[in-house]
Amino acid sequence: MSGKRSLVRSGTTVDQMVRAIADRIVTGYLRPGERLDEGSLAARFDVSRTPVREALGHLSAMGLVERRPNRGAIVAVVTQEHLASMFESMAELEAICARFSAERMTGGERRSLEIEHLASARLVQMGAEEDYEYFNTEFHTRLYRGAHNTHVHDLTVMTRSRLAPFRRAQFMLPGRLAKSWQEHDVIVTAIMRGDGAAAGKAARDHVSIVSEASAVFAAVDPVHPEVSQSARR
Amino acid sequence: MSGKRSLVRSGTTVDQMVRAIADRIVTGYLRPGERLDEGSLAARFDVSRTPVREALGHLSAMGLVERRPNRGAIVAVVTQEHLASMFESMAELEAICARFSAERMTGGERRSLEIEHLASARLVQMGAEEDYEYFNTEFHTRLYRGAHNTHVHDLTVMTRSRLAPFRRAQFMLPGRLAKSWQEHDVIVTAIMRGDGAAAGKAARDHVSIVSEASAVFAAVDPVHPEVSQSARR
DNA sequence: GGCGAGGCAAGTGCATGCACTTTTTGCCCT
DNA sequence: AGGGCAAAAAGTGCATGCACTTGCCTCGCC
Repeated sequence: MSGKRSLVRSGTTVDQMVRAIADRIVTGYLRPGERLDEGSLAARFDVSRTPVREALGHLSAMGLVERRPNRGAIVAVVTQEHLASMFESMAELEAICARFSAERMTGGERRSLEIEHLASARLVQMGAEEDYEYFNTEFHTRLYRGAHNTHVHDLTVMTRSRLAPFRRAQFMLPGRLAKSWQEHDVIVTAIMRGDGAAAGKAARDHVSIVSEASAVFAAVDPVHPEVSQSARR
Repeated sequence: MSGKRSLVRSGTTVDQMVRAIADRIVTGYLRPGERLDEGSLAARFDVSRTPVREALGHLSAMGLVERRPNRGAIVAVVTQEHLASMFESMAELEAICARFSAERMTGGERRSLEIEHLASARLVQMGAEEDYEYFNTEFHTRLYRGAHNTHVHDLTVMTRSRLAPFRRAQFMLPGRLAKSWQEHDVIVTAIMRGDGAAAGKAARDHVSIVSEASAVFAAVDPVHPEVSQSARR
């Protein structure tokens, strides 16, 4: 994963690091509260501290890491309250996307959405959780794009990425797969009908249910005994 | 406005620059497409290029500046389409905030919202555009906070700041002041009633109207004929 | 006279070094 | 023995320097 790419001055070095670090946070490889020390990261990516700092700047602006002046950076710690607020936002954003999608999707978009959705039923039957999760991501991405609003798209993708660490286990709840598909079905049906209000409501409900499912794991999740309260001062 | 304070290593140096530059962009002092050369900025703020780069990183992540690898940074150029998408997002976000505010504001919040709103009627009578604009910002900020959802709050504030350059002239349209107040009034009334749906709709309409008003100026505002010179030296 | 190659200047990307701040560790005093 | 206290260690913040890239300009060639 690291590689000794230092030959090309492509200018994307920092971006690669941002993606790499973001990925580790999003996939849970790096836990909230974990220290991100510039020196170690520099060594890990085989660059100097300068690009590392820049990458941390980006990540901080993205909200994935928290930077304390003169005290280093840590993987962003989200309180239960903030987490709840993000899930709620996500539900609203998805509702907007679904509503707009119902009103604006092109014929082609509607068609491929329905086709993929119907195809995914097989994944449910087979209980292919991994594959279904991939499809699920695709499905939602289609809604974001179908809204034909770049800014809403960006806000939604951004929020989703910040929630990613807390959603990983959502399909491990028994029966969640089939229920997820049925919820998708309601959304798709509403979109095909062009019924924005219904699509929005269905999408909001869908996310709300996911958020409740995830909340279980979020509560159980603390691997760290007591990262929660950091000593201030 | 440079200031030669470099005594304190407070760690907020970069943040100050971010705010300063963001402010210049947001207030239109720096025009879209304008070049942001690291050396000049470094000289202007009397620091080295390193913190400038970091600040530009932040701003880029915020979407206020655009960074081309090896080719420097420019003030973000927003297309008409993207601008429209941001205004539309803003309307939706404000609708969410208003809806949540109607459902969740505390008694104190409702009361002070109404009081301030009623007080602002005098500004309208007096035609105090400047003061009303300040109040207007306050008013909307109250809605964002009243939603009791930090993430929605953040998204909304962020979107508003990116739209700021395009809203400056909104109250220069004749009669806009009074109309704005009336629209606020509808929102406040709905919130006091606890009617989320009505508050949301009213807020969405309010922003939509502002966006149409601003669109006029946005059209007049094409990129960079040349920068108005107020930068001394 | 136009067109492409080479070189020059401007400017970005990153490494390194030093100053300063925070944190830790060992020590002294009560 | 325990609780500060001070000095060192660790780590961040910024300046500086150099390599590389890009854009422009000039000069040779067609």
